[in-house]
Amino acid sequence: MEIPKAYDPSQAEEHHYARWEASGFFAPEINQDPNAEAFSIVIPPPNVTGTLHMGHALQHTLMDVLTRWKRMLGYRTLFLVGVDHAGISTQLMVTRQLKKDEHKTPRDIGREAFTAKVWEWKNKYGGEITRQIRREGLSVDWTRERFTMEDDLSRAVREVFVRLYEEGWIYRGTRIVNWCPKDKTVLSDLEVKEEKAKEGKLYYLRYPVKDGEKGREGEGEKGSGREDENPQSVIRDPQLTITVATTRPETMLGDTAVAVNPEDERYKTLIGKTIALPLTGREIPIIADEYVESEFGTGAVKITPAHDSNDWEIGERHGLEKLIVMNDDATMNAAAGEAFAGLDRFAAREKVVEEFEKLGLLEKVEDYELTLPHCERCKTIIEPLLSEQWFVKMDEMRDLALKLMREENSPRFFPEVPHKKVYTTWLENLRDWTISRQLWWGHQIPAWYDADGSVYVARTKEEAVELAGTNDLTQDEDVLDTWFSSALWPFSTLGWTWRPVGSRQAAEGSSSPQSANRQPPTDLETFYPTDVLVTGRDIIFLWVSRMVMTGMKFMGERPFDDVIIHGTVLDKNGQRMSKTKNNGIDPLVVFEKYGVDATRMTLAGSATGVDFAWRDERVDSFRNFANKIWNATRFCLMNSEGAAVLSVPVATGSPVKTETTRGNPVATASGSDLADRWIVSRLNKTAKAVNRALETYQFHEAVQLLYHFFWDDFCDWYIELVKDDITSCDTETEGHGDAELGIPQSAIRNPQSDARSRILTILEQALRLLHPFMPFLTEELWLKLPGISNGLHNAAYSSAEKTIMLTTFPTGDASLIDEQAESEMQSVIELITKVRNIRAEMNIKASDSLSIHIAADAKMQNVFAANDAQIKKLARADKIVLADSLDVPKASARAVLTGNAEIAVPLEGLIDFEKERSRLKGQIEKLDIELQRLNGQLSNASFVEKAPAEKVKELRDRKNEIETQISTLKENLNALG
RNA sequence: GCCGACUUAGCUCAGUGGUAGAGCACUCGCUUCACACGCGAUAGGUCACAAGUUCGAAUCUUGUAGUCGGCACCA
Repeated sequence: MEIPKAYDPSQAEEHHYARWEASGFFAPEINQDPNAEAFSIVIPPPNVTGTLHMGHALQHTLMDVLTRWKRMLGYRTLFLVGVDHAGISTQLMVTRQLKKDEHKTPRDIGREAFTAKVWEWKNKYGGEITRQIRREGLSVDWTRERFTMEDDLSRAVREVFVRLYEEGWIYRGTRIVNWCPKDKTVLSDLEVKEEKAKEGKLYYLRYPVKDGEKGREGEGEKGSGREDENPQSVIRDPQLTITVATTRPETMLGDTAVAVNPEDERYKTLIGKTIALPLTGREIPIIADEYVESEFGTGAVKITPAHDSNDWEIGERHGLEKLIVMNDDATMNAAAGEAFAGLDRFAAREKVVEEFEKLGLLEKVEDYELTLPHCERCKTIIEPLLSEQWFVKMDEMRDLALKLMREENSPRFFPEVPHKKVYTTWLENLRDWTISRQLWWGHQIPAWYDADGSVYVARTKEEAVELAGTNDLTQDEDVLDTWFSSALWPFSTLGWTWRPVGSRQAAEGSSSPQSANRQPPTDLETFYPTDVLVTGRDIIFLWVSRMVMTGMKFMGERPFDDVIIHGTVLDKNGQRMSKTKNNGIDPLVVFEKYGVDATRMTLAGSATGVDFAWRDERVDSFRNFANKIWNATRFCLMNSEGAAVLSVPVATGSPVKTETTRGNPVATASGSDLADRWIVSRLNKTAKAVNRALETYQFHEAVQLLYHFFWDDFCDWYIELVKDDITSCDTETEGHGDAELGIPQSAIRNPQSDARSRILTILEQALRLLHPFMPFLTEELWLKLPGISNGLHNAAYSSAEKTIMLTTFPTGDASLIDEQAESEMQSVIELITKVRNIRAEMNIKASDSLSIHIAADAKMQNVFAANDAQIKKLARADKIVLADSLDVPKASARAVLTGNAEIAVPLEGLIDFEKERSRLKGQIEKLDIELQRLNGQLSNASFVEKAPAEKVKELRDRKNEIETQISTLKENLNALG
């Protein structure tokens, strides 16, 4: 078989995905086991306008690893995919396009034409993200792909809206909301980001008190204590004024009161008086409210109920007028007065300040650090505005989520710290959710108004007509917040309300002949609740919390058990990636350069929940790893004649020594006995550890385990140890082994094919373990292995076309973990490493052979004797002398091994005594440092007394070991003279 | 203002009461018939700082400094 020397990812990534998808491997129906447990994940639906970024790639990789792993374990697996209509961003994108192509605004063409345009756009460009998801290799079920704006999901949205309205959990009301003057829509609190203002100012404005000259008796005496530190302008002015401090002078045009703290002695006498509000000709009262902090500013606050949420609350308490002085584009309106109408809010601010200055009422302007709310999307400064909107009342919703957390610790966050606390705290302080948006792209609010303005909330217009008793209805113009539909995602996608129970449609995937009589369970029954949600921390509030609430409310059950919060991928300088900084790393470019599998390994290899700086070098090492796997397989395939992957009787993966059939080549293994037992033990240990790691979502742990098992154990040691057994020419007499051990030649197979089958079988198991992380490479290689078939599949998939993705995932068999083999192998490895060290330090050429003298106890001698050939090969020695004690010339390099064994390599004529001395000294020094620490600990009476006896014994044993080694090395050193 | 996370080898990061780990980079050697995207052998760290708990702390507690994040307030 001709196989290229280097792995070319693009070649493997080209064709497997299409076959997997076409063969229905991704659909749960591929699972033929009626008793299979379900496993489900829903994808956080990416925006239809979106393109793949590293955050997606990370999140998607983790979900796919879990899905592929569970599928291989035999679960009925659904990884549900879909996209989100992304109200604002999609509308903006299409608006931009419209302007560019036709120089028109949405208003020019009207609502209907505009939404048609968006659908057109969606159909044309919306597929980009789904193509990219395929490129990533995600094993999602495309037959169940969903879109938040499709009919079925829209129906679920209306259903939820109506039910919540009927229960009074959704209401329409007039509140101060976050208004984006550019996008001209209201936003929820979560779509507003606070940012430091570049140059904040605090303006001190004097408001004349009406009849002020007469209204100040007593004020001076009582406030005298404070006057020195904070001289009040009210005292000195001929006309009595009260000074208010504000960062937004333009809003004074909408002031309807000035408030002071009721306990503030300075102002007590002014309470109840009125102010002649400059520039407006209006008179407003001075009121007392606890909200005002006397210490802050001047202790007097201008109140603008229509343009500030705190002021609004004060306004409510005192029955103040709520005067709106701005338009929806943040220009001043007629109510602001003729001089200001039409001015932008910032121009109006300047003008107000100018006018105050002219009137001598501007006391001072101070620099002031403040943060301002910005529109998350367009960065425009948000205007708090009084507006009538739809809200979801959060009291009961919040309690559903809090109760679930308190009573069942659900959902479980991974990592739990800090997310559990952040989530809970947020819930506890939750305010009502503004759900209406002044957009056209989205779910139009299912509320209709009659001529009188009475509202009828209904699932359909027909229903509304029935309620209203008239046909003359207009539907609410607004649409719902995109997150409203996202909140229903885990159950709306599975058929909630739109797919009747027991009528699972036949169109989807399965061709399996189900019994005609039995009603199969619906998707909703099978897959809800989902098992785990994987997402970023930025949408814990926006999305996770709301899914929990709606899930509890409408399904009566949590939407998922676990929530994995992954970290953020930062650029190489540790900065967040952003469009404005243009420091994003395009996953598709990385795929192109290193391959999808290497990228997936890199992403999965970062610790769960921890941010990490992206480094191409990291992918490099996994690209190299992929190449290593490729070449290890290439090597096995080059030496695979007469061999085949063995179908392992134990599902958990135990290719060797299973005592099944007598003819089983694995069971009759000879020759490389220790190496075989060792690699099987390592394989099973690794499999166990990988499963354990995945169960707790320690993806990076699994990646490390697999990397080291494959590279270190399998490639560096196992392949090298058995190389001679599998590469010797077929025609030659087979090497050491069977003849000596008396295995009859008649035993059908020859030892070489057996060895070849063994390594192929180990390799095949390793590929299975790697598959969830590296799907393309492992499939590409697996299909090339001799002897593979769908007979290796998990029983649930036995009739499916052969693929590694349906084989059984090795879980590790404890009975095949062989500690003795591992420790014996450790001795062999130590021996070889020490000899190699001598060779390297003494500059012995690779081509120069040497002999190794070993003094060891009988047990270890046996181990070395049994692996004589491998030791010779890997240490490049031509002779091994085993004895109870060393008898070698002075001109030898020496070393000690664990277990009181010693080795010496005679180097007649090659030895550099000075070098050997320093080499030995170096080793002694290292051991001595450890010995001193051990002595320190063991001479500490309280340690010996209080530490567990086991621990003390461990240290004593280690101390003895080191002492022996040191004394041996010292003897050797002295012997050198 | 409140809450939280992080600070470990040159770099990027694991580890989390009992002898400090990986990958990359560095040093030395190797055209060893799977792989130079390789093989072999080294070197490199008072685990931010200080105090405490403990027989024992990188790991637990408290404090300090630096970095980053979330939330709230902002007249």
